[in-house]
Amino acid sequence: MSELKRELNLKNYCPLEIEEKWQNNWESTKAFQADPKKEGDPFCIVIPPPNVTGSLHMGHAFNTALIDVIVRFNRLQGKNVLCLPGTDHASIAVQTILEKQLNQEGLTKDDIGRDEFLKRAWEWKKESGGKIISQLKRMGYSVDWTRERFTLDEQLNKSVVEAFVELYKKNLIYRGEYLVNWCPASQSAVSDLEVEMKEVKGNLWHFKYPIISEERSSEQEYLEVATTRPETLLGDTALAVNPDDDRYKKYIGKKVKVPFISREIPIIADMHVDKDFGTGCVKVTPAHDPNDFEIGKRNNLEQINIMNKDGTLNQNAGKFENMDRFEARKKIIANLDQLGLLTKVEDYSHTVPFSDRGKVPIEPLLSTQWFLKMDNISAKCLEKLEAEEPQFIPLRWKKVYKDWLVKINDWCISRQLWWGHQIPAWYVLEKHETLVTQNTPYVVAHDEEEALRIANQKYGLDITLKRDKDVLDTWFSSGLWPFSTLGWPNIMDEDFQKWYPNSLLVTGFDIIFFWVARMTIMGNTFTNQIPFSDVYIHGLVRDENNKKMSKSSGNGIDPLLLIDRYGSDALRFALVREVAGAGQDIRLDFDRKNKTSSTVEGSRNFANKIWNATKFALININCTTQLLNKTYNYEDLDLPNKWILSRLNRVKTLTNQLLISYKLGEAAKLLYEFVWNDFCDWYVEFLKPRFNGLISNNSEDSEIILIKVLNEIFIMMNPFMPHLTEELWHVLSKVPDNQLLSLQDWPAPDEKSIDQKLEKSFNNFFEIIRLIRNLRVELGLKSSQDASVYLVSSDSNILHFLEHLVGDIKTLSKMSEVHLSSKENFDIEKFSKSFSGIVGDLQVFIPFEGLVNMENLRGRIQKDIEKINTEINNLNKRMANKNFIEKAPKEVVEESKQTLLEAKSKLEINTKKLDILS
RNA sequence: GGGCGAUUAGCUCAGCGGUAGAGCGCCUGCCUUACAAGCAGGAUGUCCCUGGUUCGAACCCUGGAUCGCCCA
Repeated sequence: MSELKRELNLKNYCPLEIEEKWQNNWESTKAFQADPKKEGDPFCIVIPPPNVTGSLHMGHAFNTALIDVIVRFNRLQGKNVLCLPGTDHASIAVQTILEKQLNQEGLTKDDIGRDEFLKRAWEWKKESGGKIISQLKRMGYSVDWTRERFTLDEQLNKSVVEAFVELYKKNLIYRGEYLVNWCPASQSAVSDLEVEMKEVKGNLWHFKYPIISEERSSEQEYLEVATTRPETLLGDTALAVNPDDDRYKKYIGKKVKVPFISREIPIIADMHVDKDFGTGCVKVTPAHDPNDFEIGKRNNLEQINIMNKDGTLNQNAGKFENMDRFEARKKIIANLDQLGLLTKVEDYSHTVPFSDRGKVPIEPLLSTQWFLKMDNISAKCLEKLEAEEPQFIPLRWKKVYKDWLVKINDWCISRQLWWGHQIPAWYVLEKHETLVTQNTPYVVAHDEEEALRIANQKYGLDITLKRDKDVLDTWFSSGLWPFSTLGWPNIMDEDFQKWYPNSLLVTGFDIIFFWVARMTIMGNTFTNQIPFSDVYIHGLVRDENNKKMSKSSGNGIDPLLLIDRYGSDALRFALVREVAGAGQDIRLDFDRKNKTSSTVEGSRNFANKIWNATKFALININCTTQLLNKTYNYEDLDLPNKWILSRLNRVKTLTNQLLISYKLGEAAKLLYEFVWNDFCDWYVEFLKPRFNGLISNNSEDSEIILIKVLNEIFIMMNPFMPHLTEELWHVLSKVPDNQLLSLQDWPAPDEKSIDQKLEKSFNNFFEIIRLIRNLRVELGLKSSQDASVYLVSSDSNILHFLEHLVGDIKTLSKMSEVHLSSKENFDIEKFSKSFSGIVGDLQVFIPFEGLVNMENLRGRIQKDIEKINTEINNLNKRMANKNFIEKAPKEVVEESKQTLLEAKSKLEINTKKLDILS
């Protein structure tokens, strides 16, 4: 009783209190701990591990909400569910953060050394990772915290090493000197995917190279080129022209002199030079441009590197040595001008590669890196895709995934960083050697011991080993996530046996290349299986101005801010409800000044609605588990009870179908409508007069139905609003805290109680109620004013149906008297002074005797008549169309006919109204 | 240059062959013992344009416009 009182005294729904309570309960009881030995079909999702770079943003909240709805739904369906959480070490991002911190202390990473640096990194991980985990917990995420993983955990590290060694053994990993995307800010190579092309307003500089002539006397000739990066001229090793270009044919084979460094370089012919771009003559810098690199290879050109790793020029740059690349550019232009070699400067918009992380222009740089050969292993994924492995939802993202697999390049997997998985390769040096060069032999092994054994066998005992300093691209370990987290490479691990392949991956479209494709490639290579059967792709969360939320533009919305204000259930429901199912972006409404969101507020109001509906039950009936378990005889139920059961079971069936096919937003909207409109607006209103004795019925039946329907609402809503429903389930039926709604069974829909005809009759009934309320308003009747209504129909079925609901008509439409009459018994003459309307085959009359504002009324009716007239015109046209009558389906023709008849009656009634009023 | 998506009420978006919908906002009236975080009622649309298919198009097909994203 005391608990009941507490609930009654609570005026409003206070989410924070109950959310904390249940989060603690779920965690302390390990409610969502998975057990491979448990019964039920396996269902497994590994969550996309957030980077330990600070805190969660709205995108994570969105992803979390979607995953948790699916996971909780499957758990309620009796599946053996594992939802595995974790975080990602995010090599380059975290290292950038730490180096910034060091900078502020006036230190560099080399000052403190690798060990100390890693110590700091782990401290950072502990702090940021902890924060992220606590944020995920506040979302009510039903993951198995006992299986939480981090990509640098010992077990995952083992997976990474095994994967690397295996790939190496299969000859899929190679090391070599190639042109890579160099990020001077982080001083590391990055992969093609981490490069963002940006349109930049720059210049096209034209300048000329003096041609070296054998004949002393002749006039000096020049060749002119146009370039956006003039500083690279210092690394030029040729000029190239198209072999078919008549302007330049005569120069092929001659030489020019590179300004400032006086190197003599040949003029060569190459098919790939575009005659029409710029001057038709290009400078070739094989060590600093991907196209030139290819030309260089075709023509056996020297590769001269002019740049240091930090973006300054090196000793090959002559007098420009140690100058920053952009500073050097300015100087070189000025100098060329002085020498009279600069011929033209054009404004020019072009795309420049930028480093995603470093936010500076990428420098193509020749360096020794590790690569993963992709063509073969991606081709195998393409084969699987033919059989819809994996299945993409929505389907259109399949194309994006496929395109990437088709035109894939080898993947540069080494990073010149410290934070990450150090590459398991050891260079073999002679005892006195210390320097590793491009040609130093190496061995790849699981550990140093094994490496030494291999090296000794191959190179003798008189050697030392030096481990490669570099770490692997973070996405290398992310690619293993679906199985490294389940114990791989130990394929006998119970988790791996039970839950691999995973059932589903849920992620944003922006990382299909980065992550999804790499997981399928890795998974297929190591387990010969695509790591998940379904991939559900969702969009991004955009801000109130339709801008993508990001840290750099500072328009992110902190999910915790909204959770504190509206509750986690409200935020979850708001995010899920916005999803269209097409993987579209969602826009989250947010008022930055007041820190409010009407979208989330609407969901909070919905939660409050459910809260209050439950309160209604608690006040009116003695809710107990016994009551919940009581049975009823369906045939004895009165119409509203039969109706709500029909609606409930229909909604349950639909919700099931929608959730199985990943239509989460549709399911959320359906439940919202059912709970608010059907249950609260109508069913609860039907119950009120039954509970307070105005309408007599077997009220225990109503009590049983009420508590059962509420319970099923809790279960259906549980995946969306887990805290609220968990709380109300316990409060309503006095369930002890050691049982959990989240672990109950989703009851199968009772198909027998779905009654289409009954639902149709009720829809008609609601129309009648609305019409009466409407007429009351039209007549200006106060709610306390007594009035009578006459319902007239020629259809005895309708009259018979309404007979059962006369009491309800009175209470719902506030009429003091309700009279039913067949059309033939109704003397319409006596009702000339009444307002009337029509619903289907039923006419409604309210005789008015009180005050009525005639003027307003006449205007309004006039307007109605116009509207009806156009409707009748349209329908008449249609009915006069021979083609329509002949070709359209019968029921459509019949329906139109019916509509026309109704419209005509409406017209008649309204015309009559005008008569009455004049 | 190639591909994808969007364009429907003031705003955010559903609907995807059979008489235009929801939430928020707006207007009117209500603190009616579940709920003012609410109840009842109301107003509002060349469904981007253009042809075509069809008895019938917001929906399917042609062509185009505008905005956004991805790839080169």
